[in-house]
Amino acid sequence: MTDKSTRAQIVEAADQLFYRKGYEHTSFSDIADTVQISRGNFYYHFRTKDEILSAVIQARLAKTRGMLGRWESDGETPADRIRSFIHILIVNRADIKRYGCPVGSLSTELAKQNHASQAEANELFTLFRVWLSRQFELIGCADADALAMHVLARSQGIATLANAFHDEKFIRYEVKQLEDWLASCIAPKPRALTARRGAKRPAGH
Amino acid sequence: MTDKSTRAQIVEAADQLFYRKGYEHTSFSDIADTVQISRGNFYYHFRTKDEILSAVIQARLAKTRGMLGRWESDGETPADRIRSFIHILIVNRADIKRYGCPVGSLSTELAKQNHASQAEANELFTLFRVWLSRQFELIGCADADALAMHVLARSQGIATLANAFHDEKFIRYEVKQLEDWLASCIAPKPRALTARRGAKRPAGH
DNA sequence: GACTACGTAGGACGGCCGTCCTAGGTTTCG
DNA sequence: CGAAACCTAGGACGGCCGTCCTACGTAGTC
Repeated sequence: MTDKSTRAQIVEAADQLFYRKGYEHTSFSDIADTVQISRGNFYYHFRTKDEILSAVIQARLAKTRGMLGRWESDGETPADRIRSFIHILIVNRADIKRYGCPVGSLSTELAKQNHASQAEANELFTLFRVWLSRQFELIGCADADALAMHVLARSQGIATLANAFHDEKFIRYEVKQLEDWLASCIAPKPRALTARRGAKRPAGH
Repeated sequence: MTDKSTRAQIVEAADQLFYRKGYEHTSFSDIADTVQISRGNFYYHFRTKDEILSAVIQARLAKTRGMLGRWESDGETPADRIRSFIHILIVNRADIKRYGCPVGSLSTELAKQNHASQAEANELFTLFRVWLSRQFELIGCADADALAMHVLARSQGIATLANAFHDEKFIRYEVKQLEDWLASCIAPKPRALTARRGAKRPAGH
C-alpha cells in the first residue's frame, strides 16, 4: 500500500476526489494533501490537471474491463451477468447515496465544461453498453443494444435520485423492479409456453 | 424584453449559464458579459454568487409550479397530465441532448460540492415528485409515491444517457417505452376486464 | 568518490476568481 | 431647482488556482 509508486497514489487519490468532489471542484492542493506530497513535486508526474483526469479515466477503464472480463469467464448465464451489473447499485449503495454514480456524474460534468476528455469518459459508458448488449445477444434478445441502453438509463436514474434524496431504500426498491423487468424481458414468449411449461434453463451451472 | 429589470436579466442569464456550463464553471464575468453590465454593478443586486444561485432556483421553482398548476387545471385526465410530464423530454430534447436535465445536473453538482443550496435545489425534484404522486393517486394507483419516483428516475436516466451519447433518437425510443409502461401500469386489473370490455374513459373529454 | 538519473520540496508566476468600495450619473419628487 | 434615492461603472483587494522553475536530496553505476 504505502510502497505504491507516487504516480499510482496520485491517480488513486484523484480518482476518489474527482468522484466525491467533482473534477473542477478538486484542486491540486486537495490531491497533494491526500497523497502527502509537495504541490510542486506534482509537476514531475503530471504536467496538467487534464493529464491526471486522463490517467484516472484510463485507470477506471482498466478496472472496469477487468471486472466485466471476470464476470464473463465466471461460468454464469448471461442473464446472471446482467443481474451482477444491476447489483452494483446494491453493492455500492452507500457511495451512490452520497456521491451518485461515478460514471454518470463525471460524464455530466465534463459535458457541461466541453472538456477535452469528454469522449474518453464516455468510453466508460460504451464499455458497459457493449458488454450488456453482448449479454442480451447471447440470451437471444432482439434489439440487444436498446435493452442495454435501457438498463444503463434505469441505473443512472436510480443513482441520480438516490443521491438527490439520500435514500438507499429507493435503490433496493428500484433494483427489484429492474430485476423483475429483466426477468420478464428475457422470458420465452408466452405462446411458446403453452406447449411445454417447464422450459430448460439455458446452460449455466 | 430589453426593459426587464436588471435583476431579472441577471437571474435569467445566470439560469441559462448555470444550466449550460454548470454553477461552478460559470463566473461573475460570464453573467456580466451576457447581461452587458459592469462586473462591479453586480454587487448592488446580489452580494454573493450563492445569492444568485438561490434566486435562480427560486425562479425555477416558481416557473415549475406555474406549469404544473396550469396542467392541473387544464381539464385533462391525471394520466394525460403524467404523459405531459414525460413529454417534457421530447419538447426539450435538443437542450437535454446538449446539456442534460437542468434539475438533475444541478442537483448532482451541488451534492458534490456540499453546497448550502443543495436542499433548495432538491425542492425542484420534490415538486415534481409530489405532483406526480398526486396524479397517480387520482388514478387510484397504490404506492403512488413509488410510481412517481419511478417516473422521475426513468426520466433522469434518459436525460443522462441522451446527453452522454448525444442521442435524440434514444430519447424518443425510451419515452415510448415509458409511455407504454405507464399505460400498462394504470390499466384496470385484467380480471376486472373479463366482465365488461369497453370500460368507460375516466372523465376528461 | 564522482557522475548520472531519478525523485522531491518549496516557492515564484501570472491570471482569474468572488468580493467589495467609491465616485459619479440618472431618476423621482418635493 | 435641489435633495434624495436609485442605479451603474470601473477598478482595487486578497486569495486560490494551475503551472512552472530551480535547487536539493537520494540511489545506483563506473
